[in-house]
Amino acid sequence: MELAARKQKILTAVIENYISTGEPVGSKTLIEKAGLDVSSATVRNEMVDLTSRGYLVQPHTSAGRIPTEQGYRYYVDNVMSVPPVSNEGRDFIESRLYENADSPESILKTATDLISELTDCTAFATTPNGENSRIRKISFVQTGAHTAMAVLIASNGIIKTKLFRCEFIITPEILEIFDKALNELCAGVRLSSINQPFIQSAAARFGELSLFMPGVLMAIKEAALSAEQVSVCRSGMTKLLFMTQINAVAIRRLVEFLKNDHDVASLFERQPIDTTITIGSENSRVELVSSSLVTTRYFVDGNPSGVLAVVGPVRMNYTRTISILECVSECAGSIISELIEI
Amino acid sequence: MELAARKQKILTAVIENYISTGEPVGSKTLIEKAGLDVSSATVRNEMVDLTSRGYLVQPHTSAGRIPTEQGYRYYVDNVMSVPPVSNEGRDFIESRLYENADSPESILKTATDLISELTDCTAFATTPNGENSRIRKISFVQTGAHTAMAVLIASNGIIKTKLFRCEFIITPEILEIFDKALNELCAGVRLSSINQPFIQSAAARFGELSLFMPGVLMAIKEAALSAEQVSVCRSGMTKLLFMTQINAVAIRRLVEFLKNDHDVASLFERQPIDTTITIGSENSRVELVSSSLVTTRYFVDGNPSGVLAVVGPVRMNYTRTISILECVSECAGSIISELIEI
DNA sequence: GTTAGCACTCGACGCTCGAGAGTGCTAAAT
DNA sequence: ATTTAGCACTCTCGAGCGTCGAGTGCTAAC
Repeated sequence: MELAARKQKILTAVIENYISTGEPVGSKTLIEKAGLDVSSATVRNEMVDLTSRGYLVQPHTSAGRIPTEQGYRYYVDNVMSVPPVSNEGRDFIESRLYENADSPESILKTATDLISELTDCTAFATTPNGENSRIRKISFVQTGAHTAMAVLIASNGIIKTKLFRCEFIITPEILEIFDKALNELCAGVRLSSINQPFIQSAAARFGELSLFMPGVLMAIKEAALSAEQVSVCRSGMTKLLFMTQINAVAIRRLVEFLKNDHDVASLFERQPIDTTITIGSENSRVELVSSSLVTTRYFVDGNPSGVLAVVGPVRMNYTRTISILECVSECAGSIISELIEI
Repeated sequence: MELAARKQKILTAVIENYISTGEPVGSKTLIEKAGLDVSSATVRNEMVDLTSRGYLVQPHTSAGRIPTEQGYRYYVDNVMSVPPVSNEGRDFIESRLYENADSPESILKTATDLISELTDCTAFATTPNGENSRIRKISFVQTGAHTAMAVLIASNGIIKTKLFRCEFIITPEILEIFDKALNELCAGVRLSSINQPFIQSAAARFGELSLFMPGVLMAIKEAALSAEQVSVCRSGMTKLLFMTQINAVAIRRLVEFLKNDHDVASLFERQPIDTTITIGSENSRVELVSSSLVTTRYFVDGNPSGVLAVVGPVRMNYTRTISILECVSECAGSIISELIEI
């Protein structure tokens, strides 16, 4: 439902003031900040109405008003306009991402660092889902007399390296054999199929050669597993320190939840493609009921891929957060696409 | 200076009680806990003496005693005995480290996770110093039509991968040429020598071939730079939340300091080989004056290498911290040595 | 050197009270 | 019908104060 212009103006002013100061907003302050040309009594009458309709609350009788979740929701849906990041801002984000383009995962790590830094909230990223990915190629690099590195390239662009050790002396010829045998065996195979039975039947098939194989087969299995699993990057967890509006026990629970890769990944897995704002108790997870969550998906090769997300106080600066999140998402997506191009 | 047996017993009991409860310890509690066969008045007399000698303080007149830094120092130097980690504990640590042995850095990351988890403090690790390291080998793995991964192996065991992109289509032959040219150029060269002038003169030397080289040369330069620089792993930064004995501003400053790779690396760089305990204001950095720092070096191939460290409250459990830190250090050092064996 | 006894100190806790901020209501003005 | 001035009201916050209890230091006796 649309609010009358003046009510909306007052609601907006309360929200923007409360976001920046954290203090309940009174009628007098409001006249200054919203540039209203009426008396404080009129504003108070309007606020009574906004309160009875559920957009505002008073922490106590003699305090100003603060927005309810419904108030934020109205603001987010009907009022807020998200300005794009400035050109300098975008250049800054792009160059920081390019500097750290060692791998898709390092780009995502840098993305979370940037988002956390620029929004002053906690940022998250998930790697592309590897459920339906297949092995594109396996390569080997010798690193020592008894050690080598397996490099697994998956069809979703994820690249995993894994060191392994053999009892015998590794030679280029042996790596050549590994390369040939394993690419024949694994190329085009789903990551999820590279499990213990697969490895065992492979070992059986290689016959006497399999004596040389246990280390490398384990390495491939583990690399495939970690390429398949969604992994979670985090940055700015310590910012949760400063969420003084929540009590210490709730913060602790929140931190424990956000530290758990599995929980975070399964929460994000369900998020849609578009930027989504979930305010306070709109969150399904109890740990998040005093926080807001903003998520978006980055695109790799034109397809929606992993998630970038921000967790912060309900009174976070939504416009700023969204513009930064979307800018980082676009830049990171395009750099990753460029980097993993077939 | 050695204290009389009973004084030492009382001091020890105060410290161990205070470490576990965080409450000032009174004379009555002390009789129970220390198993002393004297009256509370006698204990009080002894405590007056320990206080006047600077080992204990009273937060206020009618409170029990808490240890001073000098008290902790005496305890650490003269009383404390560090029991080795149990066999099961060591097995647990070893298996967790082996599971995550993708690279030397992932072992160190896992080491900090373990230390933080087991000590309930914040844990740090630095990678081996690359100052005097040289390039042992450079390899290439094709990842796409226009992209490839450079793998740089340094003499200190550090392995860095870096993706790069070329405008032209990459073929195995081109990577072969890169491999030959760059190993000829770089093998045995100090990491610190791979700088912009080096790259430029290299490009000049390759003549017309150099047109194909900018991407790969940049990748090598950046890989060498990051292999040379000491990088810092952290775990359990959110535990700093619970250091309630310090005020919020000081915690914030501490967090800012500990988040800065350069500051942390240069602090640890100076640490000796042996396990070192630095209590409160013994720390040279102001940010650390309300915390204690425990550091040790892990050994790679028999040589002291990077640092493992714990930052926690002055009233941390030193014996437990040290035994865990040393156990993880030994395990991580030997696994890294195994993994990077030439 | 040790102990019982005792007066003393000081923080924690709870209570009251005044100041100040901001309200809701009423009645008059537009 | 809307807006406004005026005013009584409510509630938080902080200061000030007394009580309670833990734990002390001192003294005199053992």
